Amino acid sequence: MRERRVAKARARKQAVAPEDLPLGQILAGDCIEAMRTLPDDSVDLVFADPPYNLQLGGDLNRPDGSGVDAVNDHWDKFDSFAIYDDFTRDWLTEARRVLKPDGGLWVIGSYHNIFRVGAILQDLGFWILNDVVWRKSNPMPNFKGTRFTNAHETLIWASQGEKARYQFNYTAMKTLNDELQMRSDWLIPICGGQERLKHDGHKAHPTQKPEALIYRLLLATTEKGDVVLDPFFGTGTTGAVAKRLGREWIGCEREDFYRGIAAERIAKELPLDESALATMQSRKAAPRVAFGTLVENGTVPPGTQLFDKKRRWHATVRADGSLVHERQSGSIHALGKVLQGAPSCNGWVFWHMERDGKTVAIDSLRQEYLLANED
Amino acid sequence: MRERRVAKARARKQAVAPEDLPLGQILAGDCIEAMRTLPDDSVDLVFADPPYNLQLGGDLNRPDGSGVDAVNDHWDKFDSFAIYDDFTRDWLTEARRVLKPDGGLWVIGSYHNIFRVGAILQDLGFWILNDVVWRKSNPMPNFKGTRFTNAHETLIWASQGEKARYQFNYTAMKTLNDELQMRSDWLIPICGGQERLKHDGHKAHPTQKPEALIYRLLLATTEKGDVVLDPFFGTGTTGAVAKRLGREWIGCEREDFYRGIAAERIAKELPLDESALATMQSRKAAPRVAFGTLVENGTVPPGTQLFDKKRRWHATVRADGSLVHERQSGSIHALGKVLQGAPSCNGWVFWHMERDGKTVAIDSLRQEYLLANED
DNA sequence: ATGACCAATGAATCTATAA
DNA sequence: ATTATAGATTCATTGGTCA
Repeated sequence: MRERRVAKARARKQAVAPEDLPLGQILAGDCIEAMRTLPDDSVDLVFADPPYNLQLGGDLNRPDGSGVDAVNDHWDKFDSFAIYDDFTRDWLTEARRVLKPDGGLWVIGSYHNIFRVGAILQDLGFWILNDVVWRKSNPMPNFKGTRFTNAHETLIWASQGEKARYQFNYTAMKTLNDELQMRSDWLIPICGGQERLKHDGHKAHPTQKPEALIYRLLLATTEKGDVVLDPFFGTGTTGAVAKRLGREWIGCEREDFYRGIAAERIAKELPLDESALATMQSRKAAPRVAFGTLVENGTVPPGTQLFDKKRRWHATVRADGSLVHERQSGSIHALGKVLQGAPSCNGWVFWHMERDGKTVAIDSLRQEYLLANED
Repeated sequence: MRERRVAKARARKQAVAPEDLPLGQILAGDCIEAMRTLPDDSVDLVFADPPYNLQLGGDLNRPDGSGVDAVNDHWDKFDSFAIYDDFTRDWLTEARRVLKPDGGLWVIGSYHNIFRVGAILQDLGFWILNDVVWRKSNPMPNFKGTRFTNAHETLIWASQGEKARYQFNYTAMKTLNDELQMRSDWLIPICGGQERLKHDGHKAHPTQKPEALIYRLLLATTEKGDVVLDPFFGTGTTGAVAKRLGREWIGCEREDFYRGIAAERIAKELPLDESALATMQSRKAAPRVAFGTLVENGTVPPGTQLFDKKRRWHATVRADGSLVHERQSGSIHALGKVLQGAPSCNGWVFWHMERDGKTVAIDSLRQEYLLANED
């Protein structure tokens, strides 16, 4: 169940007890104020879809707390950038405090705001892991023919810092992408059809994100039971998908209207059952089997000759699970490394043996052992 | 041939006489100093490929043990974000001065630097017209399985200001893209093969850009005879493509070695006649759909039962698009292969599901998805 | 000639754990 | 914090060799 580049245990132990968190709740009011009610180091992931209209007016406040009236355009764009930057720094700072040391952050935006968000989160110490491009399969055309069709949005995925650990479910992503590494460009349709929430025949929210987008990033960077915080909850897509995937969630949303819609939507959502939630596990996460175990139980008896695929090197298995080749000896990894003069070697895939007239990698013997000794 | 959203006449009259510009020359020294020698309002387009400030750690080895030849040049080293920001502000300021009022600016970067560049150019008054994603058809994989494959870079296209006019050859782009509006995501291979400049058997420059990329942006945002300035000239891709397309060019490059290579390269380049312009057509995205896409978007929800045509085997779909059958799990292809004991299996045609009381192959669901989401 | 096979390589912030 | 050891990890393309 572990694919964290992380011993999660320590962070988990320190973690806030679930009963001290408003799980499954949509906090009312300004997201910065709302986040202030949450304890330090308490959520595993933040997903944020902040407003990016730079003339937001009521959505923004000056550093001194006074409101900004953008309808009066005596604000030139430099002022509005500065105000947007302050706003961004404020909510990112609060998100950083609430996030566990090995938690992850996702932010989505367009060219209007994403460069500002990216630079500020770097300044705050977040460490960018990837920028991910959401390629829209059905974007709105550029009606006037004045620019390229704006056919994508950008997501930034970051950890708490350069040395911070983070969750990345590599194998699940690779499986989701037909056995190829998941790339940083994702082709996903915009939210429409049945999925698009309507109110009085009109779209309920102007920027509702597709569930498939949230699905992928939650599957990639959280595990079951993790707590996901969305400071700009809107119609609650994050909550709906989190619930479906067996993740806990907390939302912040200032508009009563959206809170109502989101709560209703999430109530209808059903969690997937256990068996569907399981995902492909990386070998990193498999229980460790020492080579010595296979020697002990007779799968690879002492004295067995091992060799690499091209039979350029060979070695003999000793009773303690070490290998010997002429005067050199060591673990399956160490000897493989020394013989090849390589910087490192995974002995499990390097070494092979004869069995029933066939050449088998010792790694496949380990797989058999694991299957036969599950649980 | 006018498609400028612009009356270009005024700017053109004020323009510096060509004989006062070092057209077709590579200026030596630091690009900021070099640009200072150019008059105000004198070039039509700036294309810049500045250092990315990669901040790489130690060595990286591939799974086969071979090393990755990383960018480790002195020109990519900056002590802090603040110093990188100062450098960026300085060269952008100088570029802004040299650029005509209705000129265009392109900058390319990766997540390491592009957010800083984007925010600073907004601060300086540039107006972003699009961000464009260069999707690499053949990126380097993420060897350690720690992140998403970093499969794209980002370009920013900007005008001198919100009200500034700019050149955009809408029809040329539409033609290049099979009569569909050119989108903001461009699929182009990385620079390799014959195009990649070599020196003593090694790549001459660590970050040579593909000509197709420069070709497209010059074709989109300049017209014949325009002056293109590249402050980070490197191996002179911008000069070579500009010459081919009948545009004038000026380069800045501090390394003697690169200046030599670039000059030699451009000398060999021949201007294209009009009729040949259609040669480097865009490559359309391959219509590849992963099974996981159908799981994400709800076509095949997690928990769905799949079975082969004769219903000899069955399996359950999990959240990451893997299948599980008793103790065995894997992708649609891998599990089909294991269950049948076959050397290979095309899971798309092997697996079926019930829909509306009918049995359908999952391949037909893929076809439907492709039809509904054509690019 | 053709195909099979192998080697090389590209802007990369590229491991986890225990002692 | 540092060090040593176990062990996990790649895609598309080009170009060369050999049957």
